[in-house]
Parts: sequence; C-alpha cells; structure tokens
Amino acid sequence: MSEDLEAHKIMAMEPEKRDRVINAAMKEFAKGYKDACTDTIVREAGISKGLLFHYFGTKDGLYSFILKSACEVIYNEYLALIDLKQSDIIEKVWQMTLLKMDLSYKHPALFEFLAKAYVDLQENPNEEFTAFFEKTRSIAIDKVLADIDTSLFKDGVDPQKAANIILWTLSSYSTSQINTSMRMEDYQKEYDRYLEEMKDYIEILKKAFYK
Amino acid sequence: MSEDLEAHKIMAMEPEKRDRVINAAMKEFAKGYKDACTDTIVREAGISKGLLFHYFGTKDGLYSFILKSACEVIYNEYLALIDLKQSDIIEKVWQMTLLKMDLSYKHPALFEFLAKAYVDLQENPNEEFTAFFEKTRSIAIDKVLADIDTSLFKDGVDPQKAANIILWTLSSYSTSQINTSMRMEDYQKEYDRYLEEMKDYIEILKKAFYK
Amino acid sequence: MSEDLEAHKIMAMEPEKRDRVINAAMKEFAKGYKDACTDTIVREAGISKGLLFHYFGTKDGLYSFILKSACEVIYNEYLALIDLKQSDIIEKVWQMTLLKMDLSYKHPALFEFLAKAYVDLQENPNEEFTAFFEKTRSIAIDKVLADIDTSLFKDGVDPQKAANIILWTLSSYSTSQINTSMRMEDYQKEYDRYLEEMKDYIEILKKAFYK
Amino acid sequence: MSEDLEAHKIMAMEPEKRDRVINAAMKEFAKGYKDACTDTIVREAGISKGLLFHYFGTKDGLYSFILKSACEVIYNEYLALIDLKQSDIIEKVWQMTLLKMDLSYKHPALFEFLAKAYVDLQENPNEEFTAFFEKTRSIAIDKVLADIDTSLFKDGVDPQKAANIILWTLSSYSTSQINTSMRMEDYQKEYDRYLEEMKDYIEILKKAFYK
DNA sequence: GATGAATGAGGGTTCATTCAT
DNA sequence: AATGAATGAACCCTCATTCAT
Repeated sequence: MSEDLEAHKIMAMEPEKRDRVINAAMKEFAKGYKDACTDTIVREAGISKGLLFHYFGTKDGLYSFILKSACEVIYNEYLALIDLKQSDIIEKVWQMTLLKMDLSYKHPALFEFLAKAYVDLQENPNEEFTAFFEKTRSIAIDKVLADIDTSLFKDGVDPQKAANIILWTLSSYSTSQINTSMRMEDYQKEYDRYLEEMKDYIEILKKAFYK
Repeated sequence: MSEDLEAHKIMAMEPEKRDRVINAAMKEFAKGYKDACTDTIVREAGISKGLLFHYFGTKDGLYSFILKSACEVIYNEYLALIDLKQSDIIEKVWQMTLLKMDLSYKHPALFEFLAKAYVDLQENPNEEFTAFFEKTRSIAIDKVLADIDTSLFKDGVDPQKAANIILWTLSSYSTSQINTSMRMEDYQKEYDRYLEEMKDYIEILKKAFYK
Repeated sequence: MSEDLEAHKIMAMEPEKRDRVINAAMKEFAKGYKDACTDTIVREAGISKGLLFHYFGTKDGLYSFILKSACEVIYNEYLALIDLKQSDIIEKVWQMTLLKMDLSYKHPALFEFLAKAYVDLQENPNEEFTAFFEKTRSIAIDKVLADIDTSLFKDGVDPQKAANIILWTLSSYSTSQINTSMRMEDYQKEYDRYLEEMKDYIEILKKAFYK
Repeated sequence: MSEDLEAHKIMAMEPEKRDRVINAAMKEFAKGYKDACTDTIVREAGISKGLLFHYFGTKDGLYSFILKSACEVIYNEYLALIDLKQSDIIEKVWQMTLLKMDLSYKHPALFEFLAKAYVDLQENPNEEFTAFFEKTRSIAIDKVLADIDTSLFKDGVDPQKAANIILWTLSSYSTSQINTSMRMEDYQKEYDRYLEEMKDYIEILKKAFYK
C-alpha cells in the first residue's frame, strides 16, 4: 500500500507535533472530506504546508491516517473497555454510553468526524475503509450482543428488536443533546442533568421490556 | 434582507422553469452546501448560468430559497396532513411515518437535503435558518403531542418520554434501512418487508407502553 | 474522446483570441510539456487563467489541441504544397526546404514545438499522438519518394540511401544555422547568405550523386 | 565565480561518493534541467539532501558541475583519442563514430544529457556554458579538420562542405537509429546491422567525394 | 429576460533550499 | 561532515460571480 510508504515517516514525527496535526485534521475533516481545507489544518497545527505533505503525501493520505487513528481510538478506548461479562443488556448499553461520553470529552471531534466519514464513504466507496467500518461495526455488535441474558426479557418480546429499541433510544437521546449549548461554565451542571435524564430513559426501558 | 430583493424576481419566473431549478438545486445541495456546484445545477435545470444568478443573486441566495421551499413542502405536504384528532400517539406516529414515506417518494432529495442542511447549520450558524428549523421542529412536536390521550399509557410511564422513544425508534429504523439496496426491480418487495417490520416495532412499543 | 467535449467550445472562440492563445501556447510548449507554464501562456495571450481552462479543460487538453493544430498546419501548409510531379528528388527537397523556411517564418515556434513534442512522446508514450506523428511522417516520406526518377542517379548509387544523405544534409545545415543570431535588422542579408550556401550544397550533392 | 566557492568542497568529496552523485545526476539531468528532481538524485546516489546542497550549493551548481564533468569526459575520452595523424577524413570520421559508440556504452546518459543541455542552453542562454560548448565544438572541428589530405577529394569539391556532409550523414544516421528498439537480447545483432549499414554510407560518400 | 465568456481568489501539490542537530 | 525535517513560492485547476451582448 502506498500509505505505508509514508507510515514510517509519520511514526518518526515528534509526537507532540503529530498530535497537533491529528487534532487539527480531525476537527477539520469533521466538515467532510471536500470541505476540509489543508490550509486551515496547517494553520491550526502550526506547521507549514510543505511539512504536511512531506509526512502525509496527499490530502487523501492524511485523511486515511486520521481515519485509521480514529478507528484505533474507538477500538482501544471504547470497544476494548466494554465489559463482556455484563449480561444485562440495558446495563451494558448504559455503561457503553458512559464510555462514549468520556471519549467524546477527550476527543471532541472524534464522533463527528467518524459520522461524516461514514457519509463520505457512501458517496465515495472505498474498499479499504468500508472494510474498516464493517469490521469495527461487527465487533461492536458482537460485543454488545455477546452473552446476553434473554431470560430477563418479558415473555413474547423479541430480544433482538428490543435491544435495537434500547440502542436507538440512547443514541438518539445523545444526538438530541449534542446541540445544546455546552458552554464550559455550566458544563458540569448540564452533564449531570444529562445523566439524570438518561437514567430516566433506562428505567422506562427496563420497565417496558424486562420482567 | 437582501434575499427579499430577489424574491419578487423569483416569483416572476416561469413556474415550470422554477420547478426545474428547485429540483436540480435540491438534488445538488443534498451533497452539502460547499460540495454543490452551480454548474451542475444549471446544466440539470437547463438554464444558463447568468439566469440563475439573475434570479437568485448568489449561491447562498439560491440555497436560502431552496431551504425555504423545502420547509414549505414539509409544512404543506407533511405537517398540514397530520391528523390532529388522532389521540393515539402510536397510531399518529405510524401515520406520520407513512406520510413521510410518501413524501420521500414524491421528493426524492427532500429529506437528504434537509438532513445535510441541518448539519451545515451546525457548522455555519445562521440565525435565519436556525429559526426556520426551530419553528418547523416545534410545530411538528406540537402537532405530534397535541391532544394525546395519556390515559392509554400504563401508569407510571412518562408520556413525553415514551413518545420520544416511539419517535426515535421509528426514525432510527427508517435510517437504518436507507442504505439497503433499494433497486427498482425489488422495490415493492422491499417496501412491503419494510412496512411489515415496522409494524412489528409498533406492536412491541404498544405492548411496552400501553395498557 | 474527452477532448471533443471541449472542441466545440474552442471552435466558438473569437478567432483572433484563439490565435493569440495558440501562438502563446506553441511558443511556451516549445520548452517541453512540463517546463511550459500556463501562467506565461495566459499572460502572453492576454486572457485570464480561468478562461484558458474554460476552453481547454486541462493543460493536457491545451497541449493536445496545440499539437493537433501544429499537425494540421504541417499538413495544410507544407505537405499539401509539395509538388508531386517533381521527379528530380534534389529539386523536390530543395523546394521543400524553401517551403519549410517560409513556414518557420510564419510560425516561428512550430518546428521547435514539434521537435520537443516528439521527444516528449518518447518519454510519455501516448497512442493517439504516436499515431499522429506516424501518419504525418509516413505521408511526408511517401510524398518525398513518390515518382522519383532514379535514372538521374549515377549507376551503382543506392537511390534510397542517396536520398537520405540529401535530406540529412539539408536539414542538418538548416539546424546548424538556427542558432545564428537572426536579428531583425540583418535578417534579409542572413537569409540570402543562407540560401546561397544551401544552393552550394545542392550543387555538391548533384555532382556527387547525379549523372 | 560562485561555483568556485564550492569547487574545493567538491574536490574534497570521497571520490566513490562523488561518482555516485555524478552518475545519478547525469541520468536525471538527461530529462532536462527543470524536469530533473534533486530528490531522485539523492535517492539514487544514496546521500542526503543536505549533503548534496552542502557540496554543490544549488541545483544550478550541481548542473554546472555535471556539465563540466561531461565536457571533461568528452575531452578526455573522445577528443583526446582522435587520431590526428589520420589524414583521410572519411576514415577519421568513421573512427570517431566508433569512439562515440564506445563512449555511449560506457556512459549511457552522457550524450543524452549533453543533447538536452544544448537545447536548454538555447532557452536559457548562459555565457559560461555557451563558452564551454563553443570551445568543445571548435576543438572538435579543429581536430577533425586538422591535416586533412584534400588531395583525396575530387577536383571541384569544396573539402570543407564535403566534410560537413560526411559528418552530418553519419550523425543523422546515428540519431535515426536511436529509437530503434535496442532490446538486450538482440543488441549484438542490431549493433552489427548498424555498423554494416554505416559502412554502406561510408562507401557511398567515398565514391561521391573521393577520387 | 437570457446567454455564456471572462475573471481571480482559493485549494492541493511539488520542489529547491535552509537549518537545527 | 551528514541528516532530513521544515519552509514557501510556484504550479495546475475549480468555481462563484460578473458583464457585455
């Protein structure tokens, strides 16, 4: 792969500088591939245009690298932390939601970037990236549905569909809250209200689907 | 507002030509504001570049107009058709889903355009458009929640939150089905399976939240 | 062919402007494809950068067009004027040399451009252009050798090889003279000396190879 | 001259390394000055970018040096080997052709480089290089024409012009053969055919101009 | 109203050259 | 001496917008 020709260069980068580039690029690529401007990235990362291309070759090469980085972060700091022994799916999804919130605090542009990347992928199919997403998605699903205790569900409830409703509810709620003005001063207060309300939903779902 | 300077011009347009522009532009803007190319729009609409700018002033002006048109369509062909007397919220949401499917058949690019417009709005905040979206959204919510018969819900279930779960479930399911290969030959079959499965979810939700 | 998509645009150009572009581009491309700079071309042609690309699409499209134009000029203003009935090959070559000089006066960059194009072709093979060159070359050779009166040659002289020596001599002499400081003031004087000396060579060749 | 500032540095280079640079650079500059890329040169020579510029100052400085080297090679391994005592010019030119073929075998890029350098010179006149070429050329001509036995020529033949025809014929023939597919497997066969045909031309020229 | 030629700022990419180590 | 990271000017190309006809 041509990307690999650059890979060792990237790895040899001063880590602090590399992180600046990754952050700036992820934030910019969250606009979508075409709308992202390399000028903005280098300005924000505090490096010259030439250097960016020295390391990453092309805009595409940079994008690839950022996407791979994002996938790695998802894997190492999210999927790997899921408690496989938790057999109560609502509890598991709840814990995953908390992990996700932590992660989105540490990497503010991560999920937005990945969401846009997913959309870009529909429009510009790319085998390698499709594989990435598919792998990540199937790992995620496997982990979520691994060793679920279906006996917790009320009789007559399709566990698969109920699980979907649970997942959709929590992720829709999260999305609906993203646009709330998360200003720093009242972040903690907002965050607490957010958790509180999510717990309410958890309770409703439990009452609805569990024995 | 500068848009208004153009407004009467647009209204003076030959309606058939205006519709061609609206359709072409909506389809193109479904790519997102920046990725949309005015050349493609004029080519598809069969008018000259000069004329487009004669009527709409700027790309932005065209975008504004298309967004307003989309909102009007949503209002006239969706929100206005909601049966306000239906007090069973699940039934109402179900009927709304059917309306939405009809609409998305009549205006293939409409929802995609609005989804992209909503995202663009996050990135390039614009008072006027935010107001549009907010107004449309609040009207929608008002209509959905108007005269809901809360007595249908089991005791102890927050009707507002349950309504949200219902809405989120149906819209998440819809979204999850978009990428399914909707090839023309098996469209009808797919469509039937789609309705069938959605009915399953309706049943689950009813059992979960209704007495 | 994609070039043809642009072709009608180019034909619709204001002829006087098109000629300015052709001249500027031919002169610039005489440096070789890569060394030619579109900025220089547009500056010299007195048009904007955008317009150049409006008409020709890409640097490559412009190059293609210029190459085709050059081939047409060669065909119409050189090959087509060769006197096929002239059976004395030395006389024919002599007349061709005069035609070439006229042409190189009317299109100063033409031969230099074609020479560089030929070299570029070796390095970046291109089927279409190779065909062009081959066709032009074979037409030229056919015309030169058509109806040659071999009885003019001394016995024992291979007419084909002798013809080559004649062609090579005249074209080498021409090339050797190109670098002479053809300043405008003494152009006529230089030109006369040039013709005179070339006639000397003609005489030598006649004495050498003819009965 | 600024080049001289670097000259002693270059001389201080490890000879084996210098030769690697010369070979790599000559091969690369055979593409023409602008098309040559210093990155390729340092990669092929196995030295760092910094070192190249440490020794040669600028791309131009490197080019100068390579050009001088090439001229030296031409002088030492070509011009110096011409047999001055050979008074039969056709024989002398024939021997020179053989020397040239040997040299082009030992230094594959040499003549191609010099040919491109000569063309570059037309476009970017440079006193120093022009002087180089002129000096080399005049030495070559002096050597060729030194002590020519004009009594070999038929009466009435201008020996100078006849010599030119002889030179032009052999060099044009060589050039015309360059593009022939010199694949390795049939190199020897091609080479023999080449010599054979060249001898034919020699015979023709002798018959034409010699008593 | 209607056209499309014309413009130029902006974006991705290359590459000679410099400089800290 | 030796390295290669770092820079920025220059290049090709796109596209919203204007304007003469």
